[in-house]
Amino acid sequence: MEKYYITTPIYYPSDKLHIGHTYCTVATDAIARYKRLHGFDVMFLTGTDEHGQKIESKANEAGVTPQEFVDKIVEGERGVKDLWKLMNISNDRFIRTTDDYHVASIQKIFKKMYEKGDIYKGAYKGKYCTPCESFWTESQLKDGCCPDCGRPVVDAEEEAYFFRLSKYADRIRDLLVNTDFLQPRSRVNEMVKNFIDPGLEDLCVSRTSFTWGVPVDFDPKHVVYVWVDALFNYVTALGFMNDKYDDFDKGWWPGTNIVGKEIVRFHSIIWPAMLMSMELPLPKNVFGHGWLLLDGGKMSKSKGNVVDPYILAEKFGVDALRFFLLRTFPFGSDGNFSNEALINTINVDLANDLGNLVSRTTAMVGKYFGGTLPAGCAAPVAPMDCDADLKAMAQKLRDAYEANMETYAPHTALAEVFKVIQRANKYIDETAPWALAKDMEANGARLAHVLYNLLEATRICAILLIPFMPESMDKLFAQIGAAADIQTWDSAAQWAKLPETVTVTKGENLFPRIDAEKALAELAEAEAAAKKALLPDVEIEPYAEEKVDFDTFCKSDFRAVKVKACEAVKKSAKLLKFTLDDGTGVDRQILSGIHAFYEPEELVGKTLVAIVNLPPRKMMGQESCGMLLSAVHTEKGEEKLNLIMVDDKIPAGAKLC
RNA sequence: CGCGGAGUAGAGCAGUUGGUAGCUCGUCGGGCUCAUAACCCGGAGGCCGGAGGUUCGAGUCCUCCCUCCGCAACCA
Repeated sequence: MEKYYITTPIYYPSDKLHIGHTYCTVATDAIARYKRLHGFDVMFLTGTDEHGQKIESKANEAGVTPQEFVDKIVEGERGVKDLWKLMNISNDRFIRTTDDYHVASIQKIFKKMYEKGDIYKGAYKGKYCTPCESFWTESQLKDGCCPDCGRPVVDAEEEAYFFRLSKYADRIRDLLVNTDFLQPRSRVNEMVKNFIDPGLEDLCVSRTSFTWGVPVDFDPKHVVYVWVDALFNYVTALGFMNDKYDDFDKGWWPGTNIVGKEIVRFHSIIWPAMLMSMELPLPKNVFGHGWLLLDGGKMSKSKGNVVDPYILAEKFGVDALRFFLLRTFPFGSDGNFSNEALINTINVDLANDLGNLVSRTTAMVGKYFGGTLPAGCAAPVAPMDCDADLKAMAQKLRDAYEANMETYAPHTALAEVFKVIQRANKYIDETAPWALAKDMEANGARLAHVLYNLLEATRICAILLIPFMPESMDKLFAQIGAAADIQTWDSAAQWAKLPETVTVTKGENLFPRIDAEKALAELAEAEAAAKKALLPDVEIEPYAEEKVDFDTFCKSDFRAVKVKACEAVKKSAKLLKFTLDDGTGVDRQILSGIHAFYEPEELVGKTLVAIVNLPPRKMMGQESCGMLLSAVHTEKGEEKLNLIMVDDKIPAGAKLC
């Protein structure tokens, strides 16, 4: 069997993954599943890129070690691995750049390039901001000052290792311009004009400013630049320069790297250059896909418009989400994501066209033939043009689909499939089975043939949809009675594979229609809740800038008071009326707007603190003489309040000072 | 003049090597009733961002301009 190796990028687990990562992984998964269906021996790799300064500082902020930090995001609940499991991703392997074998391999690779002379020790010259302890390049500066803090920078240099990228510039140019290494073709111009034409400079491949990375084993104060560490995952995961696996030697490399457009530069210039240095074969292809945009702009944490794949998958189903992502957006270009588009695609393609086709076909086989078609139904009976048309379209479908899948155009491949599904729906109209059914004696054979054709067209489409919606297609095959041996790639180009006396089962709706208005409202709610979860756990009021003098402070008369009685004020949602013992022998009445936080009965007998020399004030027609003190803060964006309750052994009227 | 992408019916998008402008949704009208109020047919709706140019002929090639987005820091 021919080997086929395909990878996603390894994702950077500095945060939870979002719909964009899901898009990339789902697309790669569909291609991997397509190749398996097609008879290839497939190896599908994904993973996480866990080193680097950003993760180190994020971990510091969270008060955990970098390893603990990434462990939680990768292995933890609703983490990276959970997400891929939910999305039904069929990866054979998952690499983490913190895996021991990978780290050891990177050290060997780095050393080998060093010994060869392609990595050399030099000085990194740049602008240094002393307070921020950060290096910046000339172009990063803002008005000649540090872009972070705005303070002046100084010339500085730092010992660092460099990779002789310049040495490979000509070969890289040739690779990009004269081969189809980088796809889609439109990305080539961008790379050549932006990076190769201005001249490739040697690349700084070590850092000393932080420690969370692969140490350079022969010079341990340096860590390997994360991109060197990250890019070689594609071969270390096969066992290159390690003993964990031996698939590299078994011929799994080279493979295909699917990447996002923002990292095309690293994959089309630095990656092949380093492979050239290591004298390894280059990837067969690097494909740079587009981004999902929101409202025409990119999604980002800072804009707060990140779409959570968990919410969508749980609400609409994993297969529906997978399908939507690949059906709607041309893989090579950017696409506008919206919940409306998602619901629309589900309703139109999956519910109305495909789901309904299966539903009406199986229903008719059940209604007119008790669920089992009669022998002989595969042979033409009273043929019409539309019979041949449907059959021809279905038989040609696999080739058109294949051509598009091979050129990374899943959206077009799916469009081809849906043309046939629409043709089948039209076929029902043209043949009018319900009319045939009125005279079974005369037309029963024709009717059986029509329904058989429908099942066949459906079967062929379903095979080609397996890579996109594996679970749903299993259910579909069960409903139309297609066994495993006629769910194959070969059988997708062959008509009349379904047994004539097939028994169908009208099961659950494969793709229920979605009430768009209701779903959108619920989504908005879920997204609001998710946003809320991101809010800080506890927020406190900012501290007052202004000073208060001691005399002013002393004018406030704070006293311990005991609650003799407490009741809600009629017609008021918030107010509680307190009857208090303030030690004077005369009851004091105070109103306080805290009913949202306390029920009156739980406060009776408590010892509280009140300021008693505020001027009396009327609320809801009742007089309030003073104010009870509370501590307030904000939790998850919600205001919280706690009355100050003090030790009950403090007598009523005791002054606080 | 840093680089790239995009500007095509109300919305979202296709338009390969230049030859009478298409798809989905929406909208209007009709048909059907097997089916998930689904399906099928038809109509309306676009001086293809603007201006020039090449050509017998340009959405498609060339030049200039306008608008939007992205990249130039480790955001798929």
